[in-house]
Amino acid sequence: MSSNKLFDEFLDAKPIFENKEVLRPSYTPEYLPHRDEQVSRLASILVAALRGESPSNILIYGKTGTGKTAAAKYVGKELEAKGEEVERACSVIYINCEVVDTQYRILAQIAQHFDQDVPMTGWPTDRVYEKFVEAVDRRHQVVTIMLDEIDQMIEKSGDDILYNLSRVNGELRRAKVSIIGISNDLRFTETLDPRVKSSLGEEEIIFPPYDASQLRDILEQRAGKAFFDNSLAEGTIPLCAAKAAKEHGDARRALDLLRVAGELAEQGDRAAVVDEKHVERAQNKIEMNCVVEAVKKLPCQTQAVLFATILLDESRGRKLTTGEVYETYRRVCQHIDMDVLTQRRVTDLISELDMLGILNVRVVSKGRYGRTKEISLSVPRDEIKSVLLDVYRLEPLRRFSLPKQSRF
DNA sequence: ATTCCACAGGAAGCGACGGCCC
DNA sequence: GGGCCGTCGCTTCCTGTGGAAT
Repeated sequence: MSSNKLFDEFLDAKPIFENKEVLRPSYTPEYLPHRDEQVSRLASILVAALRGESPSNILIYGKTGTGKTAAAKYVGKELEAKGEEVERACSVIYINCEVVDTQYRILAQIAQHFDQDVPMTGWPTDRVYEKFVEAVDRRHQVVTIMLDEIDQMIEKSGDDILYNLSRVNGELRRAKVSIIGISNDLRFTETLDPRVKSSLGEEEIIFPPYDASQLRDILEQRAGKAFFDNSLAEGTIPLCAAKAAKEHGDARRALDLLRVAGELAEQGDRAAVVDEKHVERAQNKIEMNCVVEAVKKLPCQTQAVLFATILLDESRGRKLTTGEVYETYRRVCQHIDMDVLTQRRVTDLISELDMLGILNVRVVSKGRYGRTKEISLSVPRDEIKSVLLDVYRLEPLRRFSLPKQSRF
């Protein structure tokens, strides 16, 4: 094929996406459908900042994809803008605690926001704290600190940072600080110091999951900007919404589905419209990605068990038993020079794979022939096999095959 | 009705490891 | 820094069991 033809083919295809970024989780829309209540609640609390008072601290709860971060960022942006308008300095600092996950780094981040020079590492924490206080207190202002994924950080580094932040107002002469904590986990305050808990949770806002029709509205709103006119089939958005509603009303999932469906249509099929078939395929693709990630992260022994199951599945073509899997697992381990665990342990590993949805396991009785687990794969065999073969420890298994006598 | 297979899965305990407290 | 505790991954030992075969 000549090279000019090669490109022509793709160039001619009518693009579907006008602006794909709109469908990404990082995008903050200027209106959040079905979040008016939460947004105005936030605004009613934060308005204190515009009067130069410090707003109550807020805790925001909700599962992934319920619009917590988007709502908080949106209100934060509006607050800063309004502050400028009425000449009250309001700063909003957004920190994702999954990335910035220690007391030191959070304080350093805030200090840097106010142009203080703090190295990313090296200083004692109390010196960073002083810099932070100095930076914030340099002028009359209300500083709102948003700590996203706060539950993750508490798990890793404790609640000292929250304690320090919540009492910093006592040291400030000009400025005032308020905190917004955003959490996926409804019960994370249980582990907090009671003092921190009461000061942080002065106000609590809950973001419930979206239902299918709300998800539809969200998708409609974004799709208008993301896609060119008439590039979505009628059933596409409702299907994405319905699928995501089943998964705890996760808007991020709904947007992912729509985006991936669009990509499949545009690149794979070079179709003019995104239809329901693309959504189905998008769902498979997304799920497949999750499974691949899960398999890669499995402990080595569990991967070996899974590999043994795959090999047997290839050669038997029927449901397997614990004994068969264990025997094969032993051979696999010997081939890659790995410790062989006991059968007792391996049955537990098999059960774990079942719980992860990678295997299908049922306990059945074969009468005279004993009681065993009936094991089958619930993921695509060949894809997962090649994923496993890319794992360093399992690499030598590329040249491994079952001994003949066990083929029967 | 009894036997007996091929395991399931509970109990206890062991060693390694990390966090914490004095 | 050393003693203590909880947790994790694992082994050892064990009792229990559904139902085809007898």
